Amino acid sequence: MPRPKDIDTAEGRKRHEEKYQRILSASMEVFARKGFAESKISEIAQVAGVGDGTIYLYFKNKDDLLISLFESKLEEINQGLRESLQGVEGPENQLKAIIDFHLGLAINSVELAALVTIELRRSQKFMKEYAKEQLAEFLGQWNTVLEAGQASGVFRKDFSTNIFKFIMFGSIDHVIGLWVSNPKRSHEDLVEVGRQLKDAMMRAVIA
Amino acid sequence: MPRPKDIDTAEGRKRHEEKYQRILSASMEVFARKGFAESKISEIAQVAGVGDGTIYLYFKNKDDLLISLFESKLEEINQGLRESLQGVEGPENQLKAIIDFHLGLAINSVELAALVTIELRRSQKFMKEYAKEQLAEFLGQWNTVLEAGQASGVFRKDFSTNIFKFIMFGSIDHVIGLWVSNPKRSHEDLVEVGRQLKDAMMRAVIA
Amino acid sequence: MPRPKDIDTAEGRKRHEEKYQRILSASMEVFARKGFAESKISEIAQVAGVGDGTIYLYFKNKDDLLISLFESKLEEINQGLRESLQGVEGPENQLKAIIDFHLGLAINSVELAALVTIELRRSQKFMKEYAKEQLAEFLGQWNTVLEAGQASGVFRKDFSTNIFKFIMFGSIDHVIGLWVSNPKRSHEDLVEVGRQLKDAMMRAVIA
Amino acid sequence: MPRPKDIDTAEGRKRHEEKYQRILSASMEVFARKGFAESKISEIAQVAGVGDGTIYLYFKNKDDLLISLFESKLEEINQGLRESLQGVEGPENQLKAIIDFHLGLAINSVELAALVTIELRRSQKFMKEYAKEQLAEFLGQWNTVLEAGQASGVFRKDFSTNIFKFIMFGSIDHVIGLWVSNPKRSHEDLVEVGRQLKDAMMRAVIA
DNA sequence: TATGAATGAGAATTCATTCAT
DNA sequence: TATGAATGAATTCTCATTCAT
Repeated sequence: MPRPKDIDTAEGRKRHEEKYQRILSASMEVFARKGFAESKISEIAQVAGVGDGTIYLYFKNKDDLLISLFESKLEEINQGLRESLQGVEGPENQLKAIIDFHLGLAINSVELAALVTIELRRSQKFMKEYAKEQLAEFLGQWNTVLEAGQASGVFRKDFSTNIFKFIMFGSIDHVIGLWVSNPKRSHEDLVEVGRQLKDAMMRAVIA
Repeated sequence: MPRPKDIDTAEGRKRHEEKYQRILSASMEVFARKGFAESKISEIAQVAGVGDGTIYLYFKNKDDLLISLFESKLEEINQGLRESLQGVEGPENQLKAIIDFHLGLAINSVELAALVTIELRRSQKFMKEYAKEQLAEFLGQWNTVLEAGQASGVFRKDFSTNIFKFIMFGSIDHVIGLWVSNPKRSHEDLVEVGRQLKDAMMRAVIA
Repeated sequence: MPRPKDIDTAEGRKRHEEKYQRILSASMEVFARKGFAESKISEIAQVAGVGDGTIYLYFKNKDDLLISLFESKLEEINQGLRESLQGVEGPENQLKAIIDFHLGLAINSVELAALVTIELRRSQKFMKEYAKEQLAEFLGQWNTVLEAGQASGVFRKDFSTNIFKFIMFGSIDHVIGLWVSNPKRSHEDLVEVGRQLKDAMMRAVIA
Repeated sequence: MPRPKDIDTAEGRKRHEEKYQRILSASMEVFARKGFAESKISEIAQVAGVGDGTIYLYFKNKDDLLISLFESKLEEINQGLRESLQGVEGPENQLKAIIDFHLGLAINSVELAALVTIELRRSQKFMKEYAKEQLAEFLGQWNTVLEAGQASGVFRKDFSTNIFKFIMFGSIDHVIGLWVSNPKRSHEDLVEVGRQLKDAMMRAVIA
């Protein structure tokens, strides 16, 4: 949500929306490359091709930039996951689709993966105030799938979907984190990891 | 390894060892509470009851403090895990013991768990240069158990122990991270989580 | 060379040039008064009427400030000497003009003299990396005069102009140094010293 | 003048005198190598083979160390010059002997020369409070020779011995300074410089 | 007397944020 | 609205000096 005042004129909106996105995207690049603490506002501004001060027209401060970035990305992600699950039949395939989607995120944008798996945890304030609700929506979709599986009898009923989604998230997140921070990473590695992940998770839940 | 020169006299060693530990333990408290970036050397010094400069007699700089802290803790942890596995019979029980031990760490020291799950990931430099080898020893013990299970036919042979240990680590680590950052956490929660974790992991590997 | 980015706009240049000079001139005052090591950036900033951080927009660090100051002054000096020698006829008069010019520097700016004679020698790095080349240009003009004197037969030929210029520089520099650090110094003193210097140097070189 | 209390027992005196000298000589080495500001008390202590604190039993503080060093060296130098002049006949030869002695100091101890020509000027406090009187005694011997030369009619009478000794000192000191800071220096260079120096100075004063 | 660990004042430098243009 | 120069608070680290042993 861009701040500038001429937001309510048509071009104003477009112009600002574009600059807003440019800053967001520059900050993703820089945060992913350097980490939050080592990222300088002036570098982000330079990458975005705007003045340092301009960033403060669009974001309250450096923290707000990270939060906004994360919110915006999670929005995309939630949307993407929803689309990915559409047309997939059966809890088993849906669970696999979830894992594939998640690994796909990392393949499509190492930066995003690095940001989410590494930088998101940086600040407790963050984890506590933002991550939980934002992830809630994301994980809500997992819950739905798990519950549907239990309801349909495909998945065993004696586990907490609530707990299991974190188990699953943790394992996926961790292997992505390792993959991202491995300079010699290849797509094939991640595909193999995905196979094993899906296998393990499926065996863990299947009735 | 304390730096001061009189380290090789008997009292010197004791005195310095004690101060070294005091600083280490103060830094654990502060890092866990504030996170690395937000921790100030002067606060650590105050908590340790020493002068700011004293810290630099024992540690090269703030980074070295974190590294040393982590190394020292991981040493303890590796030792603890080794002991925990002794006398436990069978791969199944050993795998469960691993999970119990890991969760036990969090129960025994929320600070340590917070440090490891949150702060350790702070810096890429860190993850790459230190965490990997240190964790390698830790995870090596997991490998041993998993391989023994495969060899004995108790665990299925068609999964990579190498990948599976990261799946398992990620899931445990993640639930601990959530538990740690939950102000309303209770032991019972973690016990229940442990039950489900062990159940899920066991189903994932059992032949 | 000011660093700020808007240096290439007309007002930008003027504004920055002015601030750059203000800092340079403040640092001359403070360096001369306290010596380099005892000079604090914050005092220089205060004298210049800028914030501490502003100095770092214009200079890389404290050392760079000293170097830049010296370079800028030596540029002026070289230019001044060149002008002083123009229109002076004959090697004898030119040699005297050199001495007068040098003493004139001290009379016109005790600060500059103090800086050059005392602080310049502070750091070996400095002497080696900067002073030599910068002074080379300065002393090059001396060489020219001495060689012309030898060529014209006015000065004796059996001395090395290269060595003599250092003899001459050393003696002038030293008496200025003493004069500068003498709180009871008067112009008259330096005039008398100049007379004797010119006399001695002339006798030393004349054929 | 060593401080320790058992100074009045025979061995006490000897032991302390020895340690005092060891510290002095260590400080000369370190000051000459690093310069005053960059020299650390603990490095001097290490070179001297004593504890850091021990230095403070013998010297009031770091400044006192430099002052004491300088005083002690100047004492040696004054003594040496006195001896060098003994048995030299005639003001001309004595003046040459002064120059040779001075250059000899540099040849015999580059460290001493570096200390005197470079570090002595470091602090105005020094130059003003100490250098002047200490050098006074040293230069007093020069005065004597110059005055004797004037009295005997060998040197012209129309110059101030007072001023001339500084001219002479400055020139010698400067060429030594250059020689000392030239890593490729050779004895031959200095001999040639000495020849030219003596020639120039002699022509400047001779009747 | 000798030691060297402990101290903490002090200083350079960085960088998020502001604000005049 | 956009800029980027200016700011100064804040923090790490150094090192002369002290003092308990």
